[in-house]
Amino acid sequence: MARKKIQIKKIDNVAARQVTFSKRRKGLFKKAHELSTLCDAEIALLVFSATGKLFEYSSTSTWQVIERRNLESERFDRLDTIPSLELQLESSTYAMLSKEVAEKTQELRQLRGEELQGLDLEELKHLEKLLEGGLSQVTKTKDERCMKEISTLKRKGAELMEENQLLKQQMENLPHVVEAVVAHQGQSSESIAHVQRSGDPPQGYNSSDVSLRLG
Amino acid sequence: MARKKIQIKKIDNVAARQVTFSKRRKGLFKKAHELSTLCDAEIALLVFSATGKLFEYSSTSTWQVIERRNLESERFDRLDTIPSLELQLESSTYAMLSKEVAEKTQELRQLRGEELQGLDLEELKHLEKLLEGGLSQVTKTKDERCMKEISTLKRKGAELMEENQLLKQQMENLPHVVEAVVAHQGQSSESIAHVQRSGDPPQGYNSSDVSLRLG
DNA sequence: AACTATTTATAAGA
DNA sequence: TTCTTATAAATAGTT
Repeated sequence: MARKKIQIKKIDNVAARQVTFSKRRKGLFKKAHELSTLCDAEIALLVFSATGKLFEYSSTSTWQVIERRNLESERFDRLDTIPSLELQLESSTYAMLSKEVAEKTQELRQLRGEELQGLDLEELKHLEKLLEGGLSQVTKTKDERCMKEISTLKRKGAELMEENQLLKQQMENLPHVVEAVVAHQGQSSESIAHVQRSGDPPQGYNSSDVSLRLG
Repeated sequence: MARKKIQIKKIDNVAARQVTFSKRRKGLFKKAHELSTLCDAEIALLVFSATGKLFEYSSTSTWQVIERRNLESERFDRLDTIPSLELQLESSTYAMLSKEVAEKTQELRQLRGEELQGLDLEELKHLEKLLEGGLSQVTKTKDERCMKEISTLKRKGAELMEENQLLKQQMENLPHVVEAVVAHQGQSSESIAHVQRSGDPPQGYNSSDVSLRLG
């Protein structure tokens, strides 16, 4: 629906098909989310790409929606038999698990700032505190990670500069070395290589206070 | 998306919500169908309206897509027996539920700022954005709730002051009323009470622009 | 990944 | 509800 109108049929070009898939999948998920929010609908959307990759969206939890559908569409005919203890236990585990999923889903939604209408002032204040705490931790961790990455890069840069300096010196010294070698006797190239390497810096060098300047 | 831009939040007006639900549901189903046709995707879309009615679309069959998802998300460790279809479904549901609980638990912990060591810089940035969004929504909702409570209290206070004024006036008038009653004839206290009440203000009075000052 | 000319979806009004 | 229409949003083809 843009530069040209297209026919709704399989796109032949594979690359174009993948691009369209990404774009439209994003659009579809957005629309699904909007519908669920605007109209208080419970939605599950499963999309398998042509390559077999699964993408899913759900307003609450995919499992919850599927279960609700199953309940909707099936009528248990276990009316005349007493379920075994095993089945009772299974169904209670099942009920517990599904309750847990529902609770956590709700909690996650509230942390994302959705579904707040049912909360009173005290609960909102508590939620705010929780989010402030989480945010400050996350920001702190992120900043630490950032600084660490920066200092690692600086160190590596400094090491590279150091190495470059040495290589340059060795390049300058090369004529003298060759001269000396020639003056004394013919020697193997292996030995020359050894001479060249003798000026390497000790490993483990660590100068994070040395600045790296690029460009 | 038309005459006006709307906010993506629950539509308060029930009729409008239902109209929007119908329109957007149709649009969403169309988009889902287009995606499946254009890009050869397998799609299942389940929508429960706020009133509990189920609408579903699927490019092939909803059941097929759901089953494919179940297979995708779990690795059966079938030992030496082939379980019945019923048990397969049960165990797959169980696995799904446990997985979902585990994922949500982890997500909640990360939103609380715990267990962040496994995340990279990008993930941390995403988490931070999410928390900022949630926090701003929660703070906004809390502040609205606060202001609403304040204005309700002001209104109630204004009403009480109004009532107090009337009562005071009636107190002042009391001697005259008694005088008048005495002047005409002896009457029952019940009738006097009736006279006193005759000056009450109409109920439902609403003057939120009247300020309340306490202390 | 961006951009933008078009097409499509849809909010409000009738 | 259904139709209309002005406007917002999505997106096909391009860069």
